[in-house]
This record gives sequence, structure tokens and C-alpha cells, in this order.
Amino acid sequence: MPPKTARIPEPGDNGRAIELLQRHSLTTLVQQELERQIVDGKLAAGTKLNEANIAAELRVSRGPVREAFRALDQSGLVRTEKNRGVFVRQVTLEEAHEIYEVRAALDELIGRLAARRITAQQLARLKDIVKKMHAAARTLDSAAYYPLNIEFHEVLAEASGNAALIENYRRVVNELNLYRREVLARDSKSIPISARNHDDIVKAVAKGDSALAGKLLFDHVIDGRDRLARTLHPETAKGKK
Amino acid sequence: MPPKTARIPEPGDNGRAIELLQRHSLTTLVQQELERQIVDGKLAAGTKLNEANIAAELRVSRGPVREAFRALDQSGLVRTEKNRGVFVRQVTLEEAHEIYEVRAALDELIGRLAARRITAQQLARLKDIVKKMHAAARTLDSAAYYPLNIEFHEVLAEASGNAALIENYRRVVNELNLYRREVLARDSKSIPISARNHDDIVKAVAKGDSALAGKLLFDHVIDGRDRLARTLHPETAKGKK
DNA sequence: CGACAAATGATTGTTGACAATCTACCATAC
DNA sequence: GTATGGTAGATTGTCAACAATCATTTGTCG
Repeated sequence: MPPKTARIPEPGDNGRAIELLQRHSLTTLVQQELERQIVDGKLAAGTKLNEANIAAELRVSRGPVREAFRALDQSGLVRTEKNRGVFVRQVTLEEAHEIYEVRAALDELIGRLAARRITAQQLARLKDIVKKMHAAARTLDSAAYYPLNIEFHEVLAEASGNAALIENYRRVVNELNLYRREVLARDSKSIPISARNHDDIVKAVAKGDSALAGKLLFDHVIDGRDRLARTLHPETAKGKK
Repeated sequence: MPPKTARIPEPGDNGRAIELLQRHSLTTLVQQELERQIVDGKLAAGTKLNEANIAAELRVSRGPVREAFRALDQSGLVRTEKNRGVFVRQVTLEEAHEIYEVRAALDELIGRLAARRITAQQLARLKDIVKKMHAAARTLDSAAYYPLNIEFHEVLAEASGNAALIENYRRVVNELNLYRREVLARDSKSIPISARNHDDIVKAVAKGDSALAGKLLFDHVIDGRDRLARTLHPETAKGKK
């Protein structure tokens, strides 16, 4: 009589690789590739995406490309015009203004939850990132600062322990990248301010002060938005309520 | 050199109807139809969606159906398993718990913004809805109360004046409908509490008290979540922090 | 010379067919 | 009787061809 030979493939198996290959269809691969190129800025905002060309480049037929377009449309990275094609989404100043508010609300929740749930390991990572941030701030090195900023908020989001929140946060940040990309380097003056903000946020989270961490993050995002807006349009910014 | 003959069709045209027909491709129509059926509950959570069957029912080929699936997948209404098909998404208790928190954060922002920007007309609509709510609450008529509740929050969202926020709000609420649908009628006891909440919210918005309106809405959503959770799982709820 | 109209080329929208994969059932061996 | 292996049917993944629509150019008329 054979004993229970229920074979559960242990993780670390090569079954891991098999599973990945099985889950990825051409549609998802095309989607990921296009998303990468858009977020990285290799496909500039407003660029027209030609189905046939992309299909030829990626060596697939138009079907998977079209399906990937629908997914990207829904996630806000491209906009579709019937019989005209799909274009990398242009985010106007007004839209970005609105999206920043949404991000602020999400980040506020991230702060509140992270203050309660963050692990010692995650907190150590944050402190390490902040340390590097101050180094970059001293030389106003925006090229070094920018990825640190991304990473800081990403770690914080993960520390919230809320998968739905993380997902929404990432989508919104992706949309904002479409707006922010072109104007990154211009805003080096505000780096020291931003770096100090992160200091305070880490302290609040470390203390477990949920309300304070939330409020600091909300204000941090809104301040960043307004600094960026002033950098882009110095004349119109001051009168804005 | 292209002569700038930018022809702008004036609004109020009959071009309005034409424009709608021009914008809707089969893919978008299929997407809207499926979304309607899912949110209405005609397609129960977990249902397998057969490409060929749906294509036959809607008298289109499989292509547009597949594209609609990708869009619905990205918006969280269905989940896709490679070579197995797409299924109406099942939202577990834990996921719903998380999504409710995201909704609470979005609603908090809605409250803050609406308190500043709401028009007299919108405020009148809210008061009218609340009046009807109290009528439904007196008889614990959950069938009448539910659509009023939807409408109340929809009007409030529009009053926020933030298109990106409204969009995110609707997506999250759509996801929650997948969870809430099955258990609506059970929770009639908490209707009076919910109705009083709406009273307070309207007052805060009318006063223009941004912070209070936000806090009331946040708590309102979280309270609703917890009441629903207690109704579903009376035993596990009390120990929850 | 400029404006309108028709035709041409390019691109998207849709469809049906083929290939790959999974599910269910049945036969066979122990 | 249970378990293993294989086969048949159904379903999804991908592709290429056809139809519809849009953009551009060319030609004609005023």
C-alpha cells in the first residue's frame, strides 16, 4: 500500500522557473515590455504606438499587442482613440495636480499603517536610504537622489502591509511618472527640503505615531507637488489657493 | 507644411450622438456589458467566462472579447489564468478588509475637497438623498436604502471636483461590490447608524469644515466595513484590533 | 493662387482558422 | 477497487487575412 506520496514541489525548485513560463503569455510579456519602456521614458509622452511596428519588433502578431494595449489603457499609461491608434498618455499640469492629491491620500494611509506595522528590518532600510539621501542632498545630486526617493516610498508602501493599497499606490505613481519625467533635473534646489521631510517621516514611523506619520506624508506629497509646479510655472503658482 | 485647419465641432451639435457611436468599438461595448453584468451580480463571483460563449451571445468574434477581458483584468473585476480562462474575481474577507481601507482614504480626501468646493445644487441633492435615507431607515428597508447609499457617495465624489480621485474611487467601489453583493440584505440593523452618519457628513460639508468632513467619511467607511464583518463572522470579529 | 474633392496609401477593427494546452473520461494493470 | 496511463474533446493562445476607417496627396475648379 503506497504511503501518501502527495508531492508538493518545494520552493526553490526549478518548478519555480516552469511556473513563471507557464504564467506569462505573449500578451503579458508585451504589456510588461511596453510598460517598462514608457515608465523609463524610452517612449515619450504623446508618442503614437503603431501596432504593426511593435508587433514586428517584438516578433509577435498584432493580437497580443492589441490585448496589451487594452491593459495599458486601463492602467492609465496609454490613451486609445478609435481608428486612430494608441498614444503614450500625456498628463497635463491640471491632471497631475489632481493625481498628486490622490497620491497624497494614499501616502497618508501608508504612513498611518506603516507606523503601526513596520518591521525592524524595514525601518533599518529606511534609515539607510535617508542617510544616502542626505549625502546626495549635500551636493544637490538629483540624479542620485531621485532613485532613492522612489525606493524610500516603495519600502514605506510595503511596510503598510496592505496589498490593495500598494497596488493602487504603484498605479498612481506610474501615472505621475508620465508627468514628472521631463522635468526632473530642474528641481534640484528643493532636494534638501525633501530630505529633511524624510527624516521626520522616519522618526514618526519609528515612534509608531500613526497620525503624525500620515500627516507628514500627506504634506510631503503636496509640498513636492507645489514645489514642482512652482519650478515649472513660476508666474502662475503664487496666486493658487 | 500642414495648414492649421483645426476644425473644432461645437458642443450641442448632433455631432454629439455621432461622436458616441464613433468612440465605441466592439471591445469597449463588450467591456461595458460584462462590467455591468458583473457589478449587477448577474455574473456571480467565481464564474468562469467562456470566450466562445460570450462571443456568440454578443454576436461578435473572440477578438474583442479577449481584449475586453484584458481591460477587466486590469481593473480588478476578473482574474486570468493562463490556458485556463478568466473568472469573475473572488474577493476574500482579507482582501475586502484591505480594499475598504483604501476606500476610506479616498473618501477622506473626497470629504475634505467636497467641503471646500461643493455647489449649492450638489448640497441640495445630498440633503434630498439623506431625507429619503431616513425614510428607508425607519422601516429598515435595505432594498431602498442601498441605492441611496451608492448615490450619496457618488454625488459627494463628484463634488470633490477631482477627476482622478473620482476615477480611483469608482474602481475601488466596483471591486468592493464583488464582495458586498452576496451579503447586502443581512445587514439591515445597521441602517439607522449609517443614516445618522450621513447626516453628520452633510452638516460638516455644508459648514465647509474640511478636516471634519474627511474624518467623518473615513470613519464612516471603516465602521461600515467592521459592521459588515461582524455580520458575516460574529465570532471572529470581537477580538480583532 | 487658393480651396474643395476624389483617390490612394496606411492603419486600425474584426473575423475565422490553426496550434498548444488543459480537462475529463476510459481502459488497463496491480 | 484503486491508481496509473493514454486518448478524445473542449478551450485558450496565436496568427494571418479581410474589411472599415482615417490621413495625405493629387487633381480640378473657381
